[in-house]
Amino acid sequence: MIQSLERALMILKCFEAKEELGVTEISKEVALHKSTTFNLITSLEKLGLLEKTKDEKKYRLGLELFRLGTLVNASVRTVTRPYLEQLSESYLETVNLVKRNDLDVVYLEKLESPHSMRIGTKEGQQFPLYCTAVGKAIMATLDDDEVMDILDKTLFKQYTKYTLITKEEVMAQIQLVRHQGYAEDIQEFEEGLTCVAVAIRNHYGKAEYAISVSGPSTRMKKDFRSKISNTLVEVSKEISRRIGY
Amino acid sequence: MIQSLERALMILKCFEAKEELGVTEISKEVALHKSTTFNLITSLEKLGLLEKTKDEKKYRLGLELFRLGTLVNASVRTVTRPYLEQLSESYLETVNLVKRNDLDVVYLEKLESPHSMRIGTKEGQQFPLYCTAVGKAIMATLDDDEVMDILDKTLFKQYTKYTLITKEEVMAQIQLVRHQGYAEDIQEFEEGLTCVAVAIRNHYGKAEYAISVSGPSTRMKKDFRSKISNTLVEVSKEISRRIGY
DNA sequence: ATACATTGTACTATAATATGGAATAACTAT
DNA sequence: ATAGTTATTCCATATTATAGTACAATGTAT
Repeated sequence: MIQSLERALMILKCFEAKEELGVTEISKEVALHKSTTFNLITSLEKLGLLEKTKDEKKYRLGLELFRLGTLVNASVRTVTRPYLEQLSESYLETVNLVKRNDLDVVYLEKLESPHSMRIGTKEGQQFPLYCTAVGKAIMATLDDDEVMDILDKTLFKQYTKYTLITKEEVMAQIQLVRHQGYAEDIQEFEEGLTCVAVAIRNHYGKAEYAISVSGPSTRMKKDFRSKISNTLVEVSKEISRRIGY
Repeated sequence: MIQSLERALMILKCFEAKEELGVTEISKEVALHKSTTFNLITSLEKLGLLEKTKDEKKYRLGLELFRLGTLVNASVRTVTRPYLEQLSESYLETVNLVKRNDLDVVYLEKLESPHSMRIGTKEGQQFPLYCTAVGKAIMATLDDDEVMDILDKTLFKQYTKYTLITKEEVMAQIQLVRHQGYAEDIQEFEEGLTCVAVAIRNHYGKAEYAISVSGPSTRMKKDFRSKISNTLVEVSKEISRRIGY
């Protein structure tokens, strides 16, 4: 493991918590000598991964990082986009594309509902597999031992009174998802938020990605969810095919 | 300048051209020894900046890069977003937020027109200052010598028959933009594409950002553009204020 | 107005690190 | 079966990043 690279990334990650930081501030945060930190920061700036603020006193994340970020999984996102737009138009709720990241899912693409009642998540944010519809949809495509592996490593947290917080409960849900062909999250992660999801399978049958439709539980009644899940299953097949799996 | 960092970024940039690459392929591209490249790649993978493809044979950009990318200029994008949505609803054309990057502008945020006739640009792409409305809007807020600096370094290219390809022509346009308070690009960059833009000023009066409305020249007639520019000027003031300039 | 912190930045010797050579192992293609 | 790829490991060496010290430029408190 290249030390300076690891340290450089530690520095970049400091900006998750705060948008602008100075040299000393960063050096304390990453527990490195001020001059080492300064050296790393200067290099990061020359490379465009950091930039100085207009007053020259602090640093923030640079455009090069943004540009590289837009290239990540570009083809999957491009292929999926029109289907998400179609789903958004059909159901007028928020639609998402996520990718598994170890024990979590990361939101890759998101089209907000045109309704005023919005959902707070943004692209780049991540949430646990076990308490999201997308997460359960992805896990359902894996082998039982892989799922157990995940759940063994998972730190369960009772987000709402509906959150499943034991391996057994989640495992039972996974079975249901496999049977149904789609997953639901009815207020398991956030009170009043309901979500329907399907996995996008690769040619091993496993899923790295999933798509979902989410909205306030008041609108996401059973028959509406049923319509959505039917469409999602079809769309998932289409996307899987298009991605070349 | 930390060598391994510089080299690591060279490797990441290889993925601008191709989404998936192997070790040897990359080592040739960056002109480094295969084992050095391997070492760098392995570290990048452990850090989540690269990931192995499912078949374990190639590498692609990793989720960590995506996550960091979403944090770049987050506050500006968050503040601007609702205004862009409002503009999109009002005029039903594509709206953009860009940031200056040396001689170019980078698209930070983009809401596609609901019309079927779409514009090909995506977030993260960059285009020259001199032949875009957003670029001219930004330059118009700078001092004359700063603009000359930019134009001296610029390599002009005749994208269309309307493209301005001399410093003098562009300078004259800049004067017009300053007088009008907004900038236009009428098929200067792409045949049939017209764009109206205003700069977002910081508290030095200079602009790092700009917003624009763009659409097919057939729809972007003079009186329509005039309506748009009036709104843009107002919106720009609002955003500048909200950003805290 | 003066002294005291605290900031960012420059320089340098040293030790630790990344480097690239050589060699091997795992695949592909012929 | 064989040759030519590929990815990967190991290791000695020299280069490189490191952290200590020092300083200058701010900002803050007295």
